[in-house]
Amino acid sequence: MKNFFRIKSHNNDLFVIGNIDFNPKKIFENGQAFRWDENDGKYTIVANEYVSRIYILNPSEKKFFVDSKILSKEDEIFQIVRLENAGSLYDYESFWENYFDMSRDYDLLTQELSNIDSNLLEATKFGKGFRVLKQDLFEMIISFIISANNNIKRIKSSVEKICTICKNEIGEFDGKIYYRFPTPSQIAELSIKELESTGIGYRTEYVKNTASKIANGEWDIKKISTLSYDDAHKYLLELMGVGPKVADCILLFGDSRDIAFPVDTWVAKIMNYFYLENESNPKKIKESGFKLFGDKAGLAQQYLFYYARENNIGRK
DNA sequence: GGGCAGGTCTAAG
DNA sequence: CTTAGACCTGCC
Repeated sequence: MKNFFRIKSHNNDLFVIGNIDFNPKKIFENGQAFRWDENDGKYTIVANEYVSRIYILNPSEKKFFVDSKILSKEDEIFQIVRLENAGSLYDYESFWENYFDMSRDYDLLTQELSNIDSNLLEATKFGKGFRVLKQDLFEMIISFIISANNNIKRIKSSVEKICTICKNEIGEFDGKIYYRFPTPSQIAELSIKELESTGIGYRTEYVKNTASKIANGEWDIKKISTLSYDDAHKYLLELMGVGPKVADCILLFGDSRDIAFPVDTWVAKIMNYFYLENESNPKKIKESGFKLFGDKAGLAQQYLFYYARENNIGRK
């Protein structure tokens, strides 16, 4: 088995090393995650009970590690800074390896997508460095309920406010305190007023209702990973605020379902631009996605989404 | 200052 | 089962 890149430690820093298919901008700015912040090319990320700052090393820093023979000269390297109170080093390393989907070879995956047609060749070339993050299922459910008919800036802001209100403190970094995502019962116990103060508007009822159903066991979140894709999708639709598109996002980012094919405005635009003729029915667009991309529909969707949005394909 | 944002809910045919 | 309309809110 080919050795893909891994996370290794040096002093208090972690390094993503190897033959890298890893671009923080493309990973975080495609709308799959909401708990991150960019500053001067450095991305501070919160996931589960961890906080990290990730960025591309500059050439002089790179030289240091080349000299110390950790890397060969051809390797590109990225750095993840390990914050204090981050838990044991082993847990920390393995957590981020899983989060960044390190065990998959994206060079190979994008090659396979490129073989499907020239559109995907172009889209995967454009999105090179993207990876599908593996995130917490409950966090994805709440975050993507909030995402409906919303914009990414406000989604990020609202999610952050919910975390701040619930106060599950992880630790302090650069003068800022970071909180982990709340539990279902914590959100269920928030008052209407508290939830509305996060700016989620009419989605307040959806978030509260869904969190309550999960907290009291009326809806079993553990079942999702045991169900087939179709059944898991159907089961998610029982939650208030979860429609077909949101359910697919939850399955793609929160349960590693590569087949999930979220049809949003951008995917609808680019599917019409590349493959269809004025098809507006999301269900039919999704069926075309399955037909064209098979079990890699979700991955294809991500590259197409990013390509469409960044290039403003099909703008009115 | 009206329109838009990674859609969903509801009511009605 | 498919299809209009309404919909919080904050930034462009």
